[in-house]
Amino acid sequence: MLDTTFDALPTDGALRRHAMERSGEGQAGSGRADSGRAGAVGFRPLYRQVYDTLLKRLADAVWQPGQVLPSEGQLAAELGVSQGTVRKALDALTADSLLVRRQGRGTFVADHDDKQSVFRFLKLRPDGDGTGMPTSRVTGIAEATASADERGRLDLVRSARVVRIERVRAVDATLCVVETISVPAGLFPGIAQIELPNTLYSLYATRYGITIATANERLKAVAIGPREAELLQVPAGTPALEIDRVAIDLEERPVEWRLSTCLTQDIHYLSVLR
Amino acid sequence: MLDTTFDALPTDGALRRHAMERSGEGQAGSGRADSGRAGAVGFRPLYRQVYDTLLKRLADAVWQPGQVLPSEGQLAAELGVSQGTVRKALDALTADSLLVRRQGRGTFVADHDDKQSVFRFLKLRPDGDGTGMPTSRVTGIAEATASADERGRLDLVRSARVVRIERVRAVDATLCVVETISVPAGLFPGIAQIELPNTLYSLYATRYGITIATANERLKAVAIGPREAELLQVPAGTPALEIDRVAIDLEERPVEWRLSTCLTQDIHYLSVLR
DNA sequence: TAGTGGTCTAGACCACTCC
DNA sequence: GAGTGGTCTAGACCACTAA
Repeated sequence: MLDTTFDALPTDGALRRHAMERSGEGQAGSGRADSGRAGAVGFRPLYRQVYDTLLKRLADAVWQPGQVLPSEGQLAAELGVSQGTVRKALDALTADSLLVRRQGRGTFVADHDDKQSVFRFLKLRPDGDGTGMPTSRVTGIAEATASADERGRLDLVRSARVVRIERVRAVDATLCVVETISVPAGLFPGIAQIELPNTLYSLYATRYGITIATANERLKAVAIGPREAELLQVPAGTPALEIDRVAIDLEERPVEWRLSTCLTQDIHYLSVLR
Repeated sequence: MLDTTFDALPTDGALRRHAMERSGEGQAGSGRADSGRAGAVGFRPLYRQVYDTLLKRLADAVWQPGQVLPSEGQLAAELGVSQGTVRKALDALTADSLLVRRQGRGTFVADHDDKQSVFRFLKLRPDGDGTGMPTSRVTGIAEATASADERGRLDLVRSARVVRIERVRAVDATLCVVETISVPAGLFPGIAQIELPNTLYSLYATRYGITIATANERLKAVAIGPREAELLQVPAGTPALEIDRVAIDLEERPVEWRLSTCLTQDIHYLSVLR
């Protein structure tokens, strides 16, 4: 069914799970390949399969960030489902921040680089007014064998190699963050030799085809260490906010570990609970 | 239209905005009362009006937490719209955590007291395993004239009265939080005389008809003050996570200010970014 | 077995954008 | 005016729950 490759216009009914099995003619072709409706096992709705199909194409970078997708009608015809079903899948992908829909224009691949998306994974905001736009300066970059922490966070084997990036960041020109970023060297070949942009996640997407889908952050209050104190020019022991982030990609792999130490004299971490 | 009171079965077509105006017969009755479709002003979809109508009923506590709503079909008939439109409104309310839908059973008003909802506004988790269930002990409660901070957070006038609650909390039996909660005295009459439950928000809902819809939290790392240090039995100056929360109700009023000071030796604040 | 929410379809029309 | 996403409807059937 939807798990297989697609012809331009598959045989009518190839995906009509409910409709076909109704009259007992549902066994033709790949009629009940993957959803296992016959037994008591999980039922997978059609729009979910469309979702997974489109997700895979996004993961495989079939469409680039910022690019427009085919229209709802075209996708529906190609996949052999109704427009409403495609719409439900597209809406879900939009809710997951992977697509952006614009009435009258089309459906686009979300771009980590645009103004709105910068703050999707950056929750540090200035206390006062200010835009909160971040800047960065790399203070060190090196490849090494993964530490125990890195292996645990990134789900790596014992001898795996990682690239470590240390940088300091400012919010509205106020220097306040030092962070160490670890990524598996195998996933990001040559990253140690590149001029790194301010928004790493757009680099991951465009150069390495790795799209960050979610990130889990664990926050603690700590006394700042000597290295961070020196870089941020404050006394060692100053209270600081430590953000321990693991970023997950579309294939649900942990692909980046980031440990940020933040001074919160003039900024705060914003969390909106719904 | 939907802004007025409802008859059991309103005149057919009362809400058919698109359908009626199509053939030029759309002026009958309250045909274009509130959406102003004629001009260039905002277009309000039907399901949005249904959403607002149901939201108002929830705010007015027409249905109590945990209670079941009428079925989709009944609501559709009552409001004079299609079942699909009602469904879209119900889905949106569910996405906003105000309703819970259970296939085969019905649609229920979300209950702040049940197991899942406890953690909607509590992001502190144990570092290790543990369930993270919180407990509380009130250490002080008093009514007073609102301070400048309280007036700012709760949008109060100069002479307004507030009730302040101080309590300590434990996560998995580890004492780690002291918090000061301020609420407008006028909104919560008699709250200073009640035995306070562990989950305050269910009390707000059931006793005062105030449903918390969202909360904005600002996090900082601070050196713990003497009062908090004494209550938590740690040295003054220990780094602590300070959570400054303003809770907003269904009518978008700020109704509670809560300042929590948390020791993060054995717990962390969990933030999931999507 | 009846009733509920969940899925899927088909078709019409509306709002918006761009040529 | 053509093309896109957005809304709304009507009706069928599926999955789940409880009596």
